[in-house]
Amino acid sequence: MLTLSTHAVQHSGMIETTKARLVAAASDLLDAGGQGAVTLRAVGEVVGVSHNAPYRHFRDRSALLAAVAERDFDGLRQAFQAKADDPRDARSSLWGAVLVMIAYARQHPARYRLLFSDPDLISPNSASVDGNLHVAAFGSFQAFAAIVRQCQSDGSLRPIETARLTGLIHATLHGAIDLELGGRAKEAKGLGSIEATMDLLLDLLAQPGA
Amino acid sequence: MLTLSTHAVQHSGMIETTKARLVAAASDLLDAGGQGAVTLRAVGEVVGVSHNAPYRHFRDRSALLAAVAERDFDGLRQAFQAKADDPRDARSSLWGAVLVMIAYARQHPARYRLLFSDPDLISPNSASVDGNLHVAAFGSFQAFAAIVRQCQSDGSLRPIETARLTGLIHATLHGAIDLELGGRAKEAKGLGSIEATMDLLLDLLAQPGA
DNA sequence: ACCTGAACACCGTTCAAGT
DNA sequence: ACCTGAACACCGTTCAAGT
Repeated sequence: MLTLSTHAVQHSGMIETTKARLVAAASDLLDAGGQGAVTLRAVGEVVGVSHNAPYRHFRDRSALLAAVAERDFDGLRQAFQAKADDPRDARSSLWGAVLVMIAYARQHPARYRLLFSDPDLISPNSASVDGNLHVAAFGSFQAFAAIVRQCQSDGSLRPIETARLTGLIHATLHGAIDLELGGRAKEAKGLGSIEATMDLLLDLLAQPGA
Repeated sequence: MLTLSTHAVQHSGMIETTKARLVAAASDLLDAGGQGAVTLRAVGEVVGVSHNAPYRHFRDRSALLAAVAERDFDGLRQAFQAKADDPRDARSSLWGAVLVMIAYARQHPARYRLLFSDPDLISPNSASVDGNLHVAAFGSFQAFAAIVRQCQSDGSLRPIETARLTGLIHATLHGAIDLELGGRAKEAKGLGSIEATMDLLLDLLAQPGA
């Protein structure tokens, strides 16, 4: 599951602009065959346009990928915010957000790596042009950080400086995910699944008194 | 620093086989321009051979990259083992090993990502042919794990199951490094440097009594 | 405003030869 | 055993047109 419900109103008129269809095609190709499969020729063929039609909508290939990333960052933010409203305690929200991230990474590994690992996504190219990407990325991070803060005022996480605490949780989660996606988890057996690693960390971060 | 002293005996006769020069050229190109710059044509030009000469020494491009990775894994293992013999306590060894990893990642980002992130390095291709890569990768991990075990018998790290504990430290270290290399650390400011994140984690992992 | 076809420079890889 | 040159299929990107 976790389709990261984009496509909010799309299925009503079934119109869907060409630009949106290009983004959807790139996203699907990413899932099917990774970065190497996202070729402008393949994207064009899926949508039914020529291989250089995307240039009418995006500056270049990396700008198209940035649009895919922006869409997913928004989806993650929504999913995190939904978890923040968990009827149970804040700790359940945090664990839920962690599971959202793990599920997204396992179901869309190439897309996960695009959002959280690819060095070309952020720095040199379309990033400055498309500031929306940064806004979306920051938004999803903020939604995650809000849950951490919730846990702290809740008393279920230690009163460390929130930014540093969020940084630690985020780094561990990303590291465990990236190692598994890269096939580095099987290297040393008994290293533990992503869930086991996060469970251990969150135990350590619990209030000593609780 | 941290040249990961390979080239053990190489500078004596200055002979250096073509195969070794191809690996060195690929490694340099990786540093200079990332994965995209490691083109068989560029590698050949640096060494002074034709663009398909590498095929006489490696099955394909990814096998050449695997050779680069194997060499670096060996270098990291040596560096970790050197830290294990730190005259001070085991905790200094661990922190030293962490700093080795951080320095290696910052000085050779593309090579770090090749070793610890690239999904194509391990799974489908030359990996099965070149079992040496797995041996080297496992060796460097084992050297790191040995230091963690040292800290536990030393009493400076909690008596959690060693594999899980090593997994947590390794995941956090990799995650913090990968986020910085990918430019994701600046996204949310105040998130803390790699060193700050590792310092926080190791504090949490210290014996409550100590 | 949006799209197409041809063309360019660049890849990894293969193959028939050369020594 | 090791290397070369030509060739193939495939890229991203550009450009002159077309509607």
